[in-house]
Amino acid sequence: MTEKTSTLQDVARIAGVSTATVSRALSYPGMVSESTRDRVAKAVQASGYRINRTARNLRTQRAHSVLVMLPDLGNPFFSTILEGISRSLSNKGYSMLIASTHQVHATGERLVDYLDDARADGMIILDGGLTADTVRSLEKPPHAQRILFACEWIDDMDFPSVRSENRRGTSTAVRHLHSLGHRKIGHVTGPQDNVLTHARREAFEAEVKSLELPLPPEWIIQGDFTLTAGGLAAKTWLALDDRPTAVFCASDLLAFGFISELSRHNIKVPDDVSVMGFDDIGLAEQFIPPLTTMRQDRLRVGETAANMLLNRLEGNKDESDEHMHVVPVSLIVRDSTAAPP
Amino acid sequence: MTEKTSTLQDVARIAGVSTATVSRALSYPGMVSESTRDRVAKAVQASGYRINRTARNLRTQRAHSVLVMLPDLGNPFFSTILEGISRSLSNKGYSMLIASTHQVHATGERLVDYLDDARADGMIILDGGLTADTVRSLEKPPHAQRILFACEWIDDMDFPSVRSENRRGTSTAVRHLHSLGHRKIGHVTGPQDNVLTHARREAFEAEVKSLELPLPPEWIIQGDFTLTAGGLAAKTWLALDDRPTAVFCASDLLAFGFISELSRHNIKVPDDVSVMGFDDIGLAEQFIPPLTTMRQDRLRVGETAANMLLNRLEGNKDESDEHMHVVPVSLIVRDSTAAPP
DNA sequence: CATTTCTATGCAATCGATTACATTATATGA
DNA sequence: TCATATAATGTAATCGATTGCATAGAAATG
Repeated sequence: MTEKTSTLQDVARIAGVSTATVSRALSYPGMVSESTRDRVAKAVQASGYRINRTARNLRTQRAHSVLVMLPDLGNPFFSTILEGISRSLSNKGYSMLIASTHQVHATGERLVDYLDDARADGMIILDGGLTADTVRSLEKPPHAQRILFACEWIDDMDFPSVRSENRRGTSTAVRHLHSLGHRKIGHVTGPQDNVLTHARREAFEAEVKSLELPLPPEWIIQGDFTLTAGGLAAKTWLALDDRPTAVFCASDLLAFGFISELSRHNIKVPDDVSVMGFDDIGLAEQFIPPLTTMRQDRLRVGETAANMLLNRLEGNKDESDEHMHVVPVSLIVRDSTAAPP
Repeated sequence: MTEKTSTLQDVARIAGVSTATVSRALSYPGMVSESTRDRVAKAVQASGYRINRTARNLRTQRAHSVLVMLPDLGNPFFSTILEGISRSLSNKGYSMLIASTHQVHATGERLVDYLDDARADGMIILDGGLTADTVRSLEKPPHAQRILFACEWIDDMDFPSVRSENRRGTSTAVRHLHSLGHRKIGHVTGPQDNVLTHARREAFEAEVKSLELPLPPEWIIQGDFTLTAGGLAAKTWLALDDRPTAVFCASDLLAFGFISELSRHNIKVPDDVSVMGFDDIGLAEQFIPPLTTMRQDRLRVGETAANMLLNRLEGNKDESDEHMHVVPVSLIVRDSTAAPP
């Protein structure tokens, strides 16, 4: 019935040493003699001592936790990234706090509060669409050093970041379609004002241009990363006089929605049109048809993000101190792409 | 350039009162006179004071945070529940810590450490499959009061819990199929040794029995909540001599996998066989065909879980103090079920 | 007017760790 | 052998809030 957990004092008393010695025995074993090390170890064992992290945090002025900020917790795209972040953090004894942008907004909290009130040492932001106000408060010196963007980022600001190879991924996708024989390639974009949308769209246009393919403006269809938008895009595609024979979607969900809607109209993928996604989420492999897509290594994005942030927080300049880390993407060819009809 | 955030002392100095008064002005405004309340408010404003939660937590012996324990962060099923939990917590000024069972296991941490080392005041566990060791450490008095299970639970133990109506949901599903005219109904289960698997399977058998339908053992196919298992189950179904005309799957993912595999074999849903899921995850509506399923209100499960736990932690006996809260599920009829061929 | 109650505030201890500095014991070197 | 460097430990301040107790002044009571 250990009603109250025991403290350093208890351990010190049992071991017959001072609290300072116990603290050192635990944190810097090399600083104490072997015999006291043993005695302390036994005392810890006997008392079931667990360090009180709150006390440690207060004294050391660290929270030993990192806040992860997402646009929307309900979106499954982020869960694997979280898994990666969580792994790296817990390896180094950090806890992971989670909050969502629109929730913070709703409760009137400011994002920097997490830093200012010592709840978190740093934060990983997965949302490039922060309000201008928020961004302004983040740029200021005491905060800027503690922030890292992952997946998304903010143009014209140089917060450190981890991202996938959006440009190379996009051009790889276009070249894949081209190599299958497609000469009329369309694109369904992400939401307006999103950095990923821009990056992929620009890369798409550049690659199409360099392959000297035609690109009438109506072959670029505005979407927003969701299933629903994919369905709408399919309707737009159906209404075209001159339809692309292949479509590169900016996300897998878009591609799913696109294909689903087409199948309602009895149009077959890949027989009638080839469709590609971006992300390689879990369902892509099981979808009908299994989806050709660009795989983002979300686990690695997460792990890298956490490691980079921790290195900065702990001032490990030695570790390869990049400002922007780009994680490779890879082409996963499945059955949703084929030669044009 | 607020290099260092200011403390209570700073505010006290500016306002010309003691730190005790400042603390009271902020926490119990009614205890101080109006004039000091104003002076303190101005001083807070002027200094940009933010409370240091670590210090407060140490003094008050609370962490003001709750740990949420999931089996696997990568599983999108949980994200909406997290959203719900997070909402309730942040409304009451708590932070949400996240960890996954298999990760805690991997790092050699014990689950109770989070409680013992004062990182969290309580925890919400979404994983009924904890190791016996873990459970044993959780039952002990100082911990048991701080734990709540959501979605899943552990049989024969009476931790407080929030769950969906698994039994009623299952019998509703079976009756839906029955009312369409099906008399041969099969079931694809969740993973072995899972409480939800048992609850739904038992309810399934009971309902089938009460409707006096046949149920040869091979109509119950072992699965595990995943897409892949759904595909395998479809193969099993295909190999049956006498096939059920309707199949109730224990999760939506199972149903997706099941339907996908069937369509590879040119078997149409719902024309050739009706298929139901359980959960109503985001994709269910967009799937082809849109999936008939039992909707779990995951947001509400999450919110309720957080509220119940907080009430217990804060000792609000007054609030309707149930031990087990059951959240209703609802039948969502879409296009994957129809009359038997 | 004297006494009691109430209100608003201050003083200082406290939560449980870490760590600068002081101190003692031991080893090293001349 | 004595001075000095080194190793091991202890003492006590510290992090930044909260809160029990004490107190001064105002208000209420007789």
